[in-house]
Amino acid sequence: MPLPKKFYNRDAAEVAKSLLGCLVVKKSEGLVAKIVETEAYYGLSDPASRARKGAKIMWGEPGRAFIYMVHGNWLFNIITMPKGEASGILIRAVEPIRGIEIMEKRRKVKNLYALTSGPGKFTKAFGIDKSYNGIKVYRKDSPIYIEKGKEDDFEIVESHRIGVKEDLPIPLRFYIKGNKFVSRF
DNA sequence: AGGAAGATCTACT
DNA sequence: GTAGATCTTCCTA
Repeated sequence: MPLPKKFYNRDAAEVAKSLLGCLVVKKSEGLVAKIVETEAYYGLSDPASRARKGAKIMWGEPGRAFIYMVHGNWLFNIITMPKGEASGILIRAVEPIRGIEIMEKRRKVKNLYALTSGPGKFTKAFGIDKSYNGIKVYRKDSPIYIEKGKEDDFEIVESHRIGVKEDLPIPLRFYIKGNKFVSRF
C-alpha cells in the first residue's frame, strides 16, 4: 500500500522525518530499498533551493517526483506542501532490500555500503533519469512509488545539510541513527 | 552560441 | 581530506 497523497501535504521537514524507514519500490525490476536519509528543501525562502531560480519546479502538486540534475548526477525529490510552495524532500540515501544484483551490476562496485549511500548513487542504482520527472509516488501504478515500511525501532538524528553552498541555520537533514547506509555521519 | 554553476562521485595522496 | 572530472540547465551576448 503506497502512502496516500495527503501524506505529502504537510511541512517538508515533517514529511522528511516520516519518510525515514519507508520503502521505495521500482515495480518493473522488483527493486525495493529502505529510506535511511532525507533532506528537506524549501522553495522561495531557501537559498540552497533552485526553485527560486526557475519557475519550472513549481509543480504545485504534492506527492510527485522531481528529478534534478547536478554535477552529472540525478537527484530524486518528492514534492511536499500545498500548491505553490515549491518545497520538497531529497532522498539522500537508501538501504537495498531487494534487487541487489541489479543495483550492483548498474553501479559496478563491490562494496555493498557504497551501493546507495548518496543521492546520485541511489538514482543510478535504481536506473532513475529525467523520464521519471513528475511521476506520482502515491500511486501504485506508477513506475516508482513509496510505501510504508515496518514499524522499525530507530532514532532520528537531525543535522545540517551536506554539500549545500548556503545552508539555512536550522537542521533540515534527517537520518536513521547507526544505519550503515547513511552517506555521512 | 557560449559559458558558468551546481543539493556529487571517485580516486588518489 | 582534497582535487579533478563530469553533465545538464539556465543565463547572457
